[in-house]
Amino acid sequence: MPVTKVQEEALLDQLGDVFRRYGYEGASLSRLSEATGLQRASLYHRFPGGKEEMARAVLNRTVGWVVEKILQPLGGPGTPRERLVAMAQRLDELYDGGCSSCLLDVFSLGGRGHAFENEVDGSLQRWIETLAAVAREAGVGPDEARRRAEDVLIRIQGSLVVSRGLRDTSPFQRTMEDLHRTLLPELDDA
Amino acid sequence: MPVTKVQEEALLDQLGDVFRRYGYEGASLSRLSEATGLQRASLYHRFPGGKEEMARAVLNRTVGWVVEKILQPLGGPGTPRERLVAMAQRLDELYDGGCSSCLLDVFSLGGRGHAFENEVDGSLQRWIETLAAVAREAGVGPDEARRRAEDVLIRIQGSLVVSRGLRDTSPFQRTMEDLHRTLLPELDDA
DNA sequence: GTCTATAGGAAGATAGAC
DNA sequence: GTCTATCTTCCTATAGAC
Repeated sequence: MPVTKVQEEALLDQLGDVFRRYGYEGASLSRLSEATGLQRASLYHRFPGGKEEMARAVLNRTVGWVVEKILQPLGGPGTPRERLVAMAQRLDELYDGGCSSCLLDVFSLGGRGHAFENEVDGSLQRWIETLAAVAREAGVGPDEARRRAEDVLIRIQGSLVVSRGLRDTSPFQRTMEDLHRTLLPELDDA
Repeated sequence: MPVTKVQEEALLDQLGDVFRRYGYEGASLSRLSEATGLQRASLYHRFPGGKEEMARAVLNRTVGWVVEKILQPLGGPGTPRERLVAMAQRLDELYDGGCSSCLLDVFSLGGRGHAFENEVDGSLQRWIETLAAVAREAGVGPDEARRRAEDVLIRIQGSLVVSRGLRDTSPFQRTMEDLHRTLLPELDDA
């Protein structure tokens, strides 16, 4: 019986859970095998490139999800504020309410020359650029828009790290609630 | 010849570089050995508890540095703004201008039950509480002071992650430059 | 206190039966 | 497509000479 698309996506989700939780180095074949219910050899059948190919598949899938569910809507209909609030809701899904680490964070370890340098860099750049475009659309100058967009990513990543360290998701939750004010404080509802 | 204090501290610095760069799981004995110039067996002579004891020694040393150079000065003389600017300067040292990851970040991977949970949590809590005390001293209410203190840690951690991912330290640099505005925007020099 | 040598096991990866 | 069995490499850790 051929592997359905649903099964394939469930598999990537299970692999992703392990990478997010333990990082790339900590995600051993044993853990990946246990999480998926597949033996090592079965994983190699699906991913001949081994662990790195699994990680890359997980990363591609996640980046695709972000583009579709977050970046494209940011350039879509609705007021800038509405689109930012929608982004925060999607981020809450993506990071499981703050319980899950960001792949861009855990895959950026390993120093210069690590396997995912370009993918991480590119994804962050695209995300920042998309946010900056929203700010510019709302009348913010280009340099300031870029700074604020970086600030949004800084707060997302930082709130995940702090929530993980404190074992308390409230810093993430709070950060999501006023993410829109980080990019566009002038549209405040004060 | 006995090991001098200077040599001991240099050793911890070299070990710390590896842990910060590769994370706990990625910091293999081979890498630790290479970075220190000591053979595996020599490292075990100094740290009978193996890798975990090395990591713990590095973490304790770093936390000690932070307490002495950052947290104590935050409760010391000078205006709140001066003390926050001094903190930012020390952070620039600690994180090598944004090139170095935070141990509290890399040691918080591994999911619930990892080896450094309590140390990471405790260090973050103490840091946040110390910052909140500065905000309260400047007249900020206790709940708001706590929120802003968490925001400071969020920005520190987030700017390190984003700088690492983008391979560009400017997000960290910019964040350090107006860290004081995150805690005390009312003292702004606008 | 540092070294060489090595034990013992877990890591990533492959072969081949079903 | 999944499995058991196996290979090789690397890992953590230890023994014992100097």
